[in-house]
Amino acid sequence: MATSRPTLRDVARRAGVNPATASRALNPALPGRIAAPTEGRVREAAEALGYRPDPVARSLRTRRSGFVGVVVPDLTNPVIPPIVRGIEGVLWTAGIACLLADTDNDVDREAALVDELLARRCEGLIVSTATRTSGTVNDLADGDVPAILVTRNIDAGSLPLVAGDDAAGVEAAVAHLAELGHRRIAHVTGPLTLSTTVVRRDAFEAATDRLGLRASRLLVHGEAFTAAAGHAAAEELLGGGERFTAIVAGNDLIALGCLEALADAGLRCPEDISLVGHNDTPMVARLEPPLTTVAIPKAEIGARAATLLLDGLEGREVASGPVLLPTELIVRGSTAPAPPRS
Amino acid sequence: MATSRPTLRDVARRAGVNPATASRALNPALPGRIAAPTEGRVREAAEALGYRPDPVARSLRTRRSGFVGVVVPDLTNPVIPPIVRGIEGVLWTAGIACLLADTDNDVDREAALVDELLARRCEGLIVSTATRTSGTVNDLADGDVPAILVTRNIDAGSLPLVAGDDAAGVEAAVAHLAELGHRRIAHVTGPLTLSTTVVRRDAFEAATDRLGLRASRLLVHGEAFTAAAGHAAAEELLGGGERFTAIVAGNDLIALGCLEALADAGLRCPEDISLVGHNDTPMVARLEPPLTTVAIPKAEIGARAATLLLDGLEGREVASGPVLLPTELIVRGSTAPAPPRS
DNA sequence: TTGAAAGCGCTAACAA
DNA sequence: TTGTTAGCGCTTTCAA
Repeated sequence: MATSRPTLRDVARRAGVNPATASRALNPALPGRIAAPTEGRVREAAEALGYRPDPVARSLRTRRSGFVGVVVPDLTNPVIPPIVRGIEGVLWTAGIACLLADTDNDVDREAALVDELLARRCEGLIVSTATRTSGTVNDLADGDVPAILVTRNIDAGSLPLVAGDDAAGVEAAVAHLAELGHRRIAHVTGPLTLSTTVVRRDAFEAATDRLGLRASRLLVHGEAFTAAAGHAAAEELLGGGERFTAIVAGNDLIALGCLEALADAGLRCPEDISLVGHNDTPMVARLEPPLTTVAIPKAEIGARAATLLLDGLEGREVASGPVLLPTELIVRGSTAPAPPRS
Repeated sequence: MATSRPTLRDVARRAGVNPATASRALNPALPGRIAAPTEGRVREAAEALGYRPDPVARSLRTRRSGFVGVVVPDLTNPVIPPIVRGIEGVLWTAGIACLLADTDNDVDREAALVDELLARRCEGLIVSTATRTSGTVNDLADGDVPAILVTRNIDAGSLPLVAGDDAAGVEAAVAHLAELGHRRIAHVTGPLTLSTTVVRRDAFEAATDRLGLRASRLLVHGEAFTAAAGHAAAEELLGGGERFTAIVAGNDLIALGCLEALADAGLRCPEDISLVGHNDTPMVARLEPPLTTVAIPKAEIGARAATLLLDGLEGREVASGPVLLPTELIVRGSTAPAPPRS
């Protein structure tokens, strides 16, 4: 049975001072200089009792808390953990704890968790939203807690965003395929509820347009950023009867599902169909075939978002335009010259 | 500028009652039945004002909080997110929010984060510890907050644990290899600071002993549960000059590193060396070769831990012995008959 | 430089 | 059934 923690009162009593004095002694930032010997006595008493300030009481009084909330849509999407890592590294170094919440791509859960975090006086929020139309997230722009978006934007676009330059990545992917002689390139998107899907799709359409390769029948949507959704969408594409020799997938998970669907249909990758993923998620380099993919700088995205948040926390102005970090097309084994038209 | 939230006082004033009455009206569990019309007026007022109770103030008063803390060692280890998912599913259904903390396998960070969570009055804790000797975690057994361990145990063993039956899995792996004719089987462990490493290693030694295949020179340790550590350890093994035809890896990440090291050394898997992983992490089925591995029921481990925690939260006795859920050897392409002795 | 008093928003104990 | 009072542990006036 843990006996209850000592309070500031206990410390003050032991040091023979008023609780307010003890508070000031322990918290040098507070107004009212404290005499060195007094401070010494208080610190000693605190040490002796193993005093730890109660953050709940402190929060109630000060309306601050010393932690920031990080809200993510899906921990099992392998692109997320490395981003979180980037965030945590910067914030931990700055002496700030992160509490994470996973929304499972569910707007209600997102609303509840953001509310929970806010109600607990988190001092800042880094959010990768469940959908681009999230009202909860949009309202953050008017709140009094700094908030930064990562990877996924909202339509209103009123909050700072840090993401990879996906459009450039997709353009590079399409250019790469075109150079390999592909003329019929399909796109299997992620869910339309996400800004990443829209950005990548628009970039895909712009790039294919520019090269005169646009074919609207070769655009199919995945229901989610999962292999299962990619599988289903690829089946739809294959069943559509439209010929194609390459797929640009909405992300690596979708690509994985496409790979399965191709195998199911007796098609080889890359001999029959080339495939490009997005994100360069851990392990895709070791798939069979190794996946060509658009790498986004995951840790840097997280770190940059955390740095921006730190600016906000310290009252500095946060540049509000989106920060797009460079992406890179990593060419591996899943793309090859287009097969000769048989 | 968000104007500050309405307080219970505001609600009470609007409903023409005392704050305490308003509190009781909004919180049916509290003692003191409330007259229906009063309750109606209060609810109406709360609704009209958009009142949301302040969890910080409530926590200060009640020493409860309505959330539980989940502490994980490494979000980028792919075995972790599915477990967290299992936890969240059960808890969310029970109306309890989870706040996650990632310790990066660092005991200091673990201590700080557990303390943070506890200080914020989290009502329960599910922990996958950074090391099996964590004092912070061990102390949880004497605390007044129920705590459940997942996957990783501590030496003291004084807390309930939910994990896969790794020993049975490793035994099955060794038996499988022996049946394939392997006589010289190596083991590349994870870091010795983790209980999972110890359990798997002991099971490996017991199994090889039983079959008369024990060879202590074929045991090497990885520094961490990462591909890089697996790579380094496998190189050490290969450099040791001891002949072997199979490797049982401490987990899938270690196995991935082994695979790379084998390829670097010009050895083929499974033709020259068979390889078994552990955990059946997402995507290992699509590696080249597809990885034979011991599957642990990740979501169930999480769900079961959450269920046990719920027992603890509701004051029921929590069975204290470890709960070991069944594992299964999934045979894929990375294991094959031992090559003939040349 | 320090102490006294008040109060953050809520709920528990006690009275009415 | 409801109101009154007090207090969770801290920090912040204000006064000394």
